[in-house]
Amino acid sequence: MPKPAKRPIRPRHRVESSSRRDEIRAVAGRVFAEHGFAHTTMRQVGDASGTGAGSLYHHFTSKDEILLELLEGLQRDILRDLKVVIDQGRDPLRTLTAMIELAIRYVLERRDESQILLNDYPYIAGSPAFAPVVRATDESTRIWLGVLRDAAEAGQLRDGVEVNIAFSMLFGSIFSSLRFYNPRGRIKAEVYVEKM
Amino acid sequence: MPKPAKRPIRPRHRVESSSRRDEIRAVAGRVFAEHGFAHTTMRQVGDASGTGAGSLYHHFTSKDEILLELLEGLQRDILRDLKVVIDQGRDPLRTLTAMIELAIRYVLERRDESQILLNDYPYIAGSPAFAPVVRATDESTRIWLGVLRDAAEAGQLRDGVEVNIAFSMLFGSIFSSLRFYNPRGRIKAEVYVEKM
DNA sequence: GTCTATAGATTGATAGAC
DNA sequence: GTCTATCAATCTATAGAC
Repeated sequence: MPKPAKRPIRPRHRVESSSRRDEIRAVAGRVFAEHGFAHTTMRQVGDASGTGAGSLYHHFTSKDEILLELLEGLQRDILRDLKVVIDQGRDPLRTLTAMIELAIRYVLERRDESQILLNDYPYIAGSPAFAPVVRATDESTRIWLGVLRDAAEAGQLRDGVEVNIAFSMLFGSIFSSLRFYNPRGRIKAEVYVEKM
Repeated sequence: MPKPAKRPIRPRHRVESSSRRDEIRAVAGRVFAEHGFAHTTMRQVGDASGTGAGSLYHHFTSKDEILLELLEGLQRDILRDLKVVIDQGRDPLRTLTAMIELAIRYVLERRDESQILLNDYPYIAGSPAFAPVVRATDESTRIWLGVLRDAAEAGQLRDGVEVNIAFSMLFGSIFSSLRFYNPRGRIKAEVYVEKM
């Protein structure tokens, strides 16, 4: 089957660049998410991209490079949007709610990258090549914990809530939708936020 | 370094059986959980077990067999305990609370197996050899959803709660402790249950 | 029950033709 | 930019000595 014309949202200028590269990366992300990074072969990625395995190395220097770009892309965007939310300077609880909505949107809209980050984290954390990814994850965590702490100090959280545990449960809840959420549901996001 | 004398809790009779086999399986579980199943080589398992890679095949016929036994063991125990809780016939909310406590205990006490099930699920679900594991997971899910439904019908849950989403968040919360819980914390379990 | 050596298969990555 | 062929490394699993 011919590629489903996955045109970028904002073509503006820059229709050039390496659209083929982007496409291969996205396809690889889908396969990585489905079978797990380690169990995915470059042949599978090639097949899914409609090209030979060897041809992939014209675009990427290694399998790890594809993974790295996928994860860095996700985290770059998350951190950018996260800072926008923070900088609006609303009270902690409102900020927190906005952050939760943001996180849910990311997990659902960028399912593949999120799933890879979740499932293959042991490998990522253990490989020096992915240090930037781990650092970005840590920075995200720091931001979340900071807002949670602010909300707790402002008395906007239930009494006796421990921020580390709250954060853990929050993220667990959000990420779990990857496993259990069948992309047919409707309201989802609203229900999630309501829970908080 | 010599092995740290990981004696079984209840030696009773049955000091025989295949304690070496059990030990290797447990060690493999630790390594699988830490590095991910696919990225773990039999050589690593051998090293961690204090034996050569080839010797492992005197105890197990394949790498997959070790994984299968780890997961089946976990789920057999979970389902057994789950049914005990159910059969006590308490009202849905109490049953649910007991199930949550049970799940938390399992995740914390059998960290390795839980982590493997979480991280390598894409591979497990995709390989026919692990069909029993998938079936057991489905059965667990069915039980959880049933109790949640009962609780909802009995008006013991907050209004408008969708059981599928509640289940997803519940499990996400519980499993997330694997990633964020540093085995130094104290109260943990109580705080978790309190949240429900 | 563990060792060493190695078979057999797969994989990530390279090279050169087109 | 893709193809085919292939290398080199690695891994699971086997075989036989001890």
